[in-house]
Amino acid sequence: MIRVLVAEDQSAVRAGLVLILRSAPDIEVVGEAGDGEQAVALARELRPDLVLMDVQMPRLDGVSATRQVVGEGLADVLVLTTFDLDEYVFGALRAGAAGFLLKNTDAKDLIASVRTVARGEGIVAPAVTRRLIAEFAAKPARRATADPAVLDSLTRREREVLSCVGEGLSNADIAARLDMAEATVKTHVSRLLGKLELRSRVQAAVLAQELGL
Amino acid sequence: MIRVLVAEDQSAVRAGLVLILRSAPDIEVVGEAGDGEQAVALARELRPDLVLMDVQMPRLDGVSATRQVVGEGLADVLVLTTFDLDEYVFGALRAGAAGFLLKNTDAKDLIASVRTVARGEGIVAPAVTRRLIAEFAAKPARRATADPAVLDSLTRREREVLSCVGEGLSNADIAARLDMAEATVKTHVSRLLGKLELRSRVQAAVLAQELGL
DNA sequence: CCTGGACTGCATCTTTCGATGTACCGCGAG
DNA sequence: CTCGCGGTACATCGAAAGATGCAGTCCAGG
Repeated sequence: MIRVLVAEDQSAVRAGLVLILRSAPDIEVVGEAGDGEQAVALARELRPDLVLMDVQMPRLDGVSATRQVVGEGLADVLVLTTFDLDEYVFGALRAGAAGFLLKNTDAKDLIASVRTVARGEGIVAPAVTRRLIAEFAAKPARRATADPAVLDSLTRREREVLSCVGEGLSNADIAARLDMAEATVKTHVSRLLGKLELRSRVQAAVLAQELGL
Repeated sequence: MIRVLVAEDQSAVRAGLVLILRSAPDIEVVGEAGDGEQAVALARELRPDLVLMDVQMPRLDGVSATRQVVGEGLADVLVLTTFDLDEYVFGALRAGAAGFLLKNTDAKDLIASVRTVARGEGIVAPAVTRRLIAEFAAKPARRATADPAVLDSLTRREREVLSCVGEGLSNADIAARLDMAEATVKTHVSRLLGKLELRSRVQAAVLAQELGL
């Protein structure tokens, strides 16, 4: 039995969703929320397998609520919205949603999608999949030079310093943040440059960028 | 009528796919290819609406063939494979595929997917959608600071220098590459730092990275 | 115990960077 | 014409970054 929490502010729409979900024998609607905060609270309390989350909601929007629910590991989230704005789609997916559907999805597909997400898989409405792919392809591929393995040769302190360098901080800035003498920062920079076979902090910064700091 | 080209090296599998597609009244299989090169050639000749492309193929692999077909704007490509390796998935999507399915997809879903892609939408097998979302979310969102518009305030020479800085080059390196005195490079660096409100070449390098050089 | 290695820390010295002042060229407005 | 302006170019000088040598700490093995 898949335990679902429905979060949607418009009660009529919410009732429709619940009706659809109840028609599936293997799905149980364990709770309903009328805003984002309530959704997060109920997710904490009820521990559903999945939250069906609307994007536009009062008090706490669906994207933020998704971030919290997923961040706390409470449940998978399937986001639902009327408008397939890039802002919603990408925001929801970055927030950790396992799926993204439009409200014009028919009952059969909605139920199938809930089952898919409950299986630990993902589902994205075809209408937005193209844009997701395009957005994905637009991002530069992780280069061979950006192999996270090279970080293994660095010590904890060196990694911390590298991270700061990646933010564009000066040695003095780093010294202040990590509470050490500027001279010490220079030592670490010098060492990590050597280990990574780089010739300046600029290259280190670029590398840090590619590695996502 | 959706005109489809099937590219798959194993003839038994290909026959199966063709059989499935022919069972749909609105789908017409206009050609079959046994390797990647043939797939590209037939796509040029037949101009199908969609190419159903296997990844593993002799002579030219499916990903490369996809890149060519999409690059020339010949048709949409729906990639099909047995193994959902990240390398295949991400490679195919970067190559411009409109969809990615696994071979365990049943006949009904395959036909539905073909129709979806033919409508100009996208489709990704649920089993890989999660990883696609995760990979997507892992990439840093385009920051507000990485607004290409800021480049407008720079002169041609300054942009060239910025690009070099982004590669991690020293002033001396840049002077050599752009054939000017090191002192001049410093001038340009100094100016662009001012215009972009940055405090060091390191930040400039990071910015250049975000802008894709 | 003590010894060697890995990590962290600081001080000194050279190189590089960046700010600043100045100069030349091309071009359009007055 | 000539004046002003934007782009490009170079030299000088104080401030940073980077290389190098060395000391203290912690820990694993002998």
